[in-house]
Amino acid sequence: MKAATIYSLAAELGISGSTVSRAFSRPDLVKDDVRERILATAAARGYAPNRAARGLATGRTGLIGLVVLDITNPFFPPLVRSIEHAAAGIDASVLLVDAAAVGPEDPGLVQRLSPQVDGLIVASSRLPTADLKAAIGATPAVLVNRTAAGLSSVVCDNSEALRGAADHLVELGHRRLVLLRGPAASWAAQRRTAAIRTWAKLAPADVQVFELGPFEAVFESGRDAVPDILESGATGILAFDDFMACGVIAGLAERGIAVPADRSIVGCDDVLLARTLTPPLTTVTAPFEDLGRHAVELLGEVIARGPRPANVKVAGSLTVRGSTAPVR
Amino acid sequence: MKAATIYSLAAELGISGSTVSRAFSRPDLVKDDVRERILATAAARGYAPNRAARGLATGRTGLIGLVVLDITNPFFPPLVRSIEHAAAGIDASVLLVDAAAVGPEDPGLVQRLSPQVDGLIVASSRLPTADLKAAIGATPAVLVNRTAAGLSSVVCDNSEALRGAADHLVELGHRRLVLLRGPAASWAAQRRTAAIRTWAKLAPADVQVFELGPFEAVFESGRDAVPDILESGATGILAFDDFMACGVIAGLAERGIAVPADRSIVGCDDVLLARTLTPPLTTVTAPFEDLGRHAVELLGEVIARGPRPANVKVAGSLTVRGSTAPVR
DNA sequence: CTGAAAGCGCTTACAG
DNA sequence: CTGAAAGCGCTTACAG
Repeated sequence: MKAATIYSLAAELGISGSTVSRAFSRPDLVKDDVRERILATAAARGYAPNRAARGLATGRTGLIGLVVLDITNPFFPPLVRSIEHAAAGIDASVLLVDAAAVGPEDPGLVQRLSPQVDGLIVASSRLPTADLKAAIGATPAVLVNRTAAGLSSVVCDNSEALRGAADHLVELGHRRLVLLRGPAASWAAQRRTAAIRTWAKLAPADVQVFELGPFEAVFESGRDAVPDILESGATGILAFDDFMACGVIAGLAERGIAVPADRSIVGCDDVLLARTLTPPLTTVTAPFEDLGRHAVELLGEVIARGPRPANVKVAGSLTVRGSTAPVR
Repeated sequence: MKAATIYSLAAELGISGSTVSRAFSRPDLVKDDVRERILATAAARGYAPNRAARGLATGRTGLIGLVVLDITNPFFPPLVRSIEHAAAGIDASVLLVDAAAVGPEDPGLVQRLSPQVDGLIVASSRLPTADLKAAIGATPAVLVNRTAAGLSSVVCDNSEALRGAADHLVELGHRRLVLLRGPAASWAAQRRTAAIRTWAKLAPADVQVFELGPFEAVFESGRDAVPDILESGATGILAFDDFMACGVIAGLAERGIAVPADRSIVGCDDVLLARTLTPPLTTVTAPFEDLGRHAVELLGEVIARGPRPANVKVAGSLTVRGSTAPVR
């Protein structure tokens, strides 16, 4: 049995294909009882409008391309979920592209994706701005977790929470802090470093802040940094993200140094890992739900009204758990 | 400037649209020098075939629908990556659906997805078989991590590795083992339980195996199971997955009980978590790459040749790390 | 190897 | 509120 079309339904109901089409695309334009009959027999025949045909006629695909830096980094799955959730709200589906799977810095990726989608959400790209903009071209797009002049973006501003984290360590009696910096090409890493530097300038005179890095945002970076951390004499550690914090805890444990008894550490992002760690990690919680929701909203505006770059900022918040304690 | 089409290119080159079309869809049918001229000006004009139009003409979307149980469960991201990688190899893109985001057991989800894609990969579904088959209907599909009569599937057989894990514990001197069972509706959980039961029947006479559960496959299940684990007197613990193992370690730590000094534990799947844990987890490593590759391969066959249910099985392997040690 | 033409299944101005 | 018709941009039998 062939699949139903607007015409097979129209013939069955003795009406025109136009009307059947309208019952789905502009239901308000169809008389109530007609619309109901159409919908009823459509349901009976298992009919749904053919997406390709609709796409060809309207120039819309109903697809949002979502490019994430590395899907295996636990930061992204909650973001993917919230974007998908928001996309469903505007009747769009998500075409996921894991950039790391194709080569982390491949601009061709975005170019291949563009013609298939109505718009693009690009999360945590580390491409140089010029390359990124060239790759996106005229496709409606919004950036997540990074900005670029002329493009809409939604970012998580952790500056205040991060300064709160530093204050928290100082209140616990820590006087020597060390910051483990994230990847040089990461927008978030730059911001986080800047936030801590700003804080350091206004910190109590007896507080010292060291810096280590930049590091790749992986577990191993944290573990490998442990000798330098120990040498710095710092007792309070601010890691670029939860992953690195986790590595530091592991590296300290290997040397018989306990967290939070001997060292305090705070992460950033609050990925699943942070809660399942022993001890659970004090960290800066990212509002994944808001990030995703705003990204889709913004993208909807860019698609509908063209590129009027908007920049929305949501804020992370400090979540104190078990990896920080009074210095002893 | 309007986007280029086969006709705009054809006009520019003084040839027919058919030939331009063939240069992309059936390049072997076009004379070499003509094809090269077409491809060259296409590149110059930034032309790529319109997917919707192609889809309408061919009945193919070039899209694979991938339904995962819960994208925030670290089991899935590596699977998503490998599927995406394999899909790229057959020039398909991946439409990701996070089932948990819409309601874990929503059969309507698959139905809405079906018309948009050429085929479906459904990972770790917990729908009753009848519902699952009804939801999939006539859409080409392959199941991952579960089987169902009449449907193609690729599963990871951990039976042997799990028995190896039990042997490993026994060799370390453990005589009382406890199995933390996974969710009742999970195919994988049923298989893992069966594997251990089989092993238990042939185990040395002085070895005892207890069972706890079924549990949800989350961190909290593991932690909450700790009192019962302690009461069982078991020193060797086999957790349904890494997540639960991680919870057990946390729960034991809260009570001052150390792993692996006081208890040995083995997980299953070898998600990222397993490696970043302190101590790193002894676990059964899942071959994510193979799972994804076979899933896409099988799906390609179902799409091309119709449903001839095939069942491929890949095997997990025991990876011994720091969470198991001689009983003391 | 190439071209003219029909057809894929919708949407949407236009006319009524 | 409804219908007839054109058009979206491809693919592909068919004819040459």
